[in-house]
Amino acid sequence: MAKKSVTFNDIAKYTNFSKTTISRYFNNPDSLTLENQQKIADALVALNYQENKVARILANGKTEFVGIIIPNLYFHYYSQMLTEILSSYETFGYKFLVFVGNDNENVERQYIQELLSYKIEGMIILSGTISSKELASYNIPIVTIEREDEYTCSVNSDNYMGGIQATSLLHKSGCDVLIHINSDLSPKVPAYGRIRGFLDVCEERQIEHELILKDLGNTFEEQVKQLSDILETLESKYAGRKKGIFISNDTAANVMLNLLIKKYGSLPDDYRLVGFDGSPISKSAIIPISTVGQQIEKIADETMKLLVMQMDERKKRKPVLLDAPIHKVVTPVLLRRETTS
Amino acid sequence: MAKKSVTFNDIAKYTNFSKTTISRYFNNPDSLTLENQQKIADALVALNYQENKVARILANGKTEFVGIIIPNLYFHYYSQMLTEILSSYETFGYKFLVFVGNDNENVERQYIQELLSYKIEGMIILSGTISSKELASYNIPIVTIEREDEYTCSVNSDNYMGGIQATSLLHKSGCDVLIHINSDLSPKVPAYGRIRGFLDVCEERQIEHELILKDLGNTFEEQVKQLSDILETLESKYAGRKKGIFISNDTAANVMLNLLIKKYGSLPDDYRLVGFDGSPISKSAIIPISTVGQQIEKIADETMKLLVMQMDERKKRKPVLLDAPIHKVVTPVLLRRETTS
DNA sequence: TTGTACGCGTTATCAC
DNA sequence: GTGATAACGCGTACAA
Repeated sequence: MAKKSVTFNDIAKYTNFSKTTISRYFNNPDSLTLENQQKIADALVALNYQENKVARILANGKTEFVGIIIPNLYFHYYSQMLTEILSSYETFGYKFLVFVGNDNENVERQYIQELLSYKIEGMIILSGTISSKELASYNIPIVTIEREDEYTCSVNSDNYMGGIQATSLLHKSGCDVLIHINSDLSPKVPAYGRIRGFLDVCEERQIEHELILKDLGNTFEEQVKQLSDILETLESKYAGRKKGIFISNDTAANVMLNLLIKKYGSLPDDYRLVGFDGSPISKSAIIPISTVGQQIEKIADETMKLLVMQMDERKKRKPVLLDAPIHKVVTPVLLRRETTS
Repeated sequence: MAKKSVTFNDIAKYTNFSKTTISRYFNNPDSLTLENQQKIADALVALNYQENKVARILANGKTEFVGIIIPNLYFHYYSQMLTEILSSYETFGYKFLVFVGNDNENVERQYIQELLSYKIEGMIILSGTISSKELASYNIPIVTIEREDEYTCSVNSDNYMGGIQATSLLHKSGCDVLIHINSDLSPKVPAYGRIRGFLDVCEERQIEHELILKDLGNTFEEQVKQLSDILETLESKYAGRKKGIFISNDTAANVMLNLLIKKYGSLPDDYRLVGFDGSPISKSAIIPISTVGQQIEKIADETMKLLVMQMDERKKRKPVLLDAPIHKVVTPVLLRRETTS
């Protein structure tokens, strides 16, 4: 606290107005004469006044803070989503307090407490460790993205549609056997829809298929190991067949692609590949990878709209709270590239 | 403002203590008897008390807020840096207000005003649009990372050393002509050191070399176009020679690698390649790319230490401000991989 | 060990 | 169109 800052009081003394008038200059300038507006404006520069929104918060209760808990920024999906959310400042004016959760439930719980203590007006949760039931119990506006969302408002990609698109594309590319590689997801998370989409298409069109549900690990090396093993199995099991592989994310799809190219020098004719997400890696891979592109900008936008709606409602004299959570769905976009042509 | 929240006053009434005692329970619990501590603790749960740090800020002036302005999160370098900075919450307890600048000077200036109005205790600036002179004039603790830093404290990679490492590696790999591709940087930005390092090694060892300073563009497609052109030129200009290419970032290095592989089926023996950054792409490329790895965790750590030091100083009764900015340098780590072997 | 009284910098309410 | 005064919730001398 080096030098104390200039306050409304100082400006009031300097201009011979009252604090009230100074406040009005900021919040309702039209109620002052143009002449007096100018006087105050001059005083502001003369004294080098610096707003203090903290004091304003205490006085009117509106922090314009939104808390974000995101699992990591390592995946392009998350960093891009965070970018889009932060950019909404231009539209809505909310400031963001960001925490990286690293999938630790108790740590994230502590983050939420910290956020609440700063009187955030709402929260955006991308991490999946804390149940939506518990989240809802905090009793503040919340939107979750792409995670279990039974008790919270949410915005998700239409994963089921994405699964259908990817699977259909592989089928249309002339594959006789389709393989879907994914983590062993709970049916409660939206991404499970990708598995359902895959299965529904295969069963409806009576396509031979295999579902490989397995955690590929968190490091590049683990992924290489796991996918090598899987590839080896597929090679012997489906020798001579045209194999269509639908992998649940582009990073893993790229690893698989590189394994194939290292082995055969190029993508063999009896392999077709589709990823998921639409990350930059899918485009910059040695052969551009077909993928299901998530509309991150749109998801972020819907998220903010849904959150702002709830936050606005709370500011009314008689807030009408939602009787049931709203779930929005954003359709992904199939990106056909060279691994399916 | 649905239901007003529980305050020290409510707890005081409930427990028959004064507000002061409740305050002390939080800030200096040892000054209460264990018995009374328990009484208050019980009241806290009974009333479901929720801290209000905003009020505390107004009373004691310490926000524990740090502002961050980062150009984007598209580059892995930035998102990783942000992750590491945010993670320092565990160590230092500072909360972060994050803005994405998108290289727009006036927008970033507006962000800074907003940050100041929330009484942030310090700022971390990764974007380079606003001069360090102007930043310094805000008169609050600042650390800049990897940008022009004449008037601000900063933490940077040892770019010069990185340039030397990359260039030497190419030379040791038996290349007769070395090429460095970079943007047309100002000598004031730390990254210019890479160019100096390249030139110094080449000149000292009398290696034939060429410097290509050119903006590669912001999209993948532009990069492909620019690098194709460059490659074509190099092909004819240095036909038959062993070319060592040092590219200023891994993303571009990966594009160049893919161009070469598409043309020749593999990395030709008369090409060697080194990138910069140590991004995931350098590892997951079709052929793992040698690169100069930036120690992002260490840079983030040094940044926070440097910032906390300044912020702590300001809290003293008689703060001694720095007479000159402190610049810290973190040595990068050469990662030898397959594009130089 | 505990309490009283006031300050932090705004906004809200009610007067004029 | 403008002003006086009381909140807002907590910290902190100073006093007891």
